[in-house]
Amino acid sequence: MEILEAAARLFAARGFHGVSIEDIGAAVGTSGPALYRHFSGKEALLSEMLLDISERLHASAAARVTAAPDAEHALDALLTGQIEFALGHPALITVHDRELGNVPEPARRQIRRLQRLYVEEWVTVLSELHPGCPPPRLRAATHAVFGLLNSTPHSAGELPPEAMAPLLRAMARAAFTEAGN
Amino acid sequence: MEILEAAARLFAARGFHGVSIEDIGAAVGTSGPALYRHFSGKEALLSEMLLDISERLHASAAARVTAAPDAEHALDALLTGQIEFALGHPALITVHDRELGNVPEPARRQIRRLQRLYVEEWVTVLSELHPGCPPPRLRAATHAVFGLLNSTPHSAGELPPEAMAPLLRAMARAAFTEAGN
DNA sequence: CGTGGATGTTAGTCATCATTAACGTAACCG
DNA sequence: CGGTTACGTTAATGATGACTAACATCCACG
Repeated sequence: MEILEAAARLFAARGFHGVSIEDIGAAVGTSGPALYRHFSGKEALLSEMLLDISERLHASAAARVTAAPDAEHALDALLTGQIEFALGHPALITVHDRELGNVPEPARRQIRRLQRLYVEEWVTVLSELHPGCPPPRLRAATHAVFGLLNSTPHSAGELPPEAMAPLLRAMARAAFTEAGN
Repeated sequence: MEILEAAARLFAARGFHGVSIEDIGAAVGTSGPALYRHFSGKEALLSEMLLDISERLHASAAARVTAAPDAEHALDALLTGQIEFALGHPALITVHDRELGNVPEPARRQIRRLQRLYVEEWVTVLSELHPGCPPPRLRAATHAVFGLLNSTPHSAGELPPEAMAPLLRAMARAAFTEAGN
């Protein structure tokens, strides 16, 4: 949806409470209250947005892992997916890890669940690659690598995406390898 | 200042616009407008907060680098400083890389300047360690490692700080080494 | 044709704030 | 003591903003 794209850009730039319904309307060429024909309210819009992102990330990860022949390739595929997403949709990534606190309770739990499942895809693969490494350590390492990969919005423009993607991948792999010891 | 600490916690949790002056007052035991005896306004409070953080980070980095005998130790010292800060003041870290957009223009430029200087401390050290590696690549790698180190607020509770600190350090070093190729 | 549903528009309404005013109080200093 | 300074308090005040109402339009389908 075009509305969600525009809202994501605005939320990423100024934060959920820093953006008005009128702002979002203006960004899609309509004015303000027209959005209530599509969303029941501002919080519902945010809920739908985060739910959509979480679902896409988790579904893509699950598909990639089951399609991979072994853990080594699975990790590569996970990295590819996350890097593509981070480079292709920086606003969505930004909102995804900043605005969960503003989602009201029914949806909040669901989003957390999907995020947890996403992390567990990574941890499962890593466990196979580094048996004997305690899962909490792998979980912490996974979060750290997410932070590394999602740094993209901050370093915008330092490198072209064609150079950024392999750099991020190499750094992430090295970091994981080191974390496995 | 106790006010800045409380405000940082609130801003980190709900975002600048999600926190009212009254909220901050309540968090320090006074009520609302009393804060105007200490700050000229909400934006000024944020400005002072980010300026203070940027100054501390930059000053600490500069001191550590000049005290180090060589680039190898300098990088270690930089990592130590950033990890201590990230683990010790997660709210400050969070606000520092989320809320720059809400700082009004006089202070904004100054904060950006300090942040740039901070990054350049890292890039200078890394350049010495990896001569021949183009600075934009080192800058991008530095931002990526900041993302890795600052992931702490997300993985809160996965590992105790005594385990988290060496893990982050090892991952960051490995990532930098890989980026240097 | 015409009628209903989807989608917009503009003008309220009602809260929530940031900020200021007007007014204490208590310590400190001459 | 008299008065200034530092710091709080509780009422305005004035914007801004989410959401609703009342009122078009337009298009599909009978």
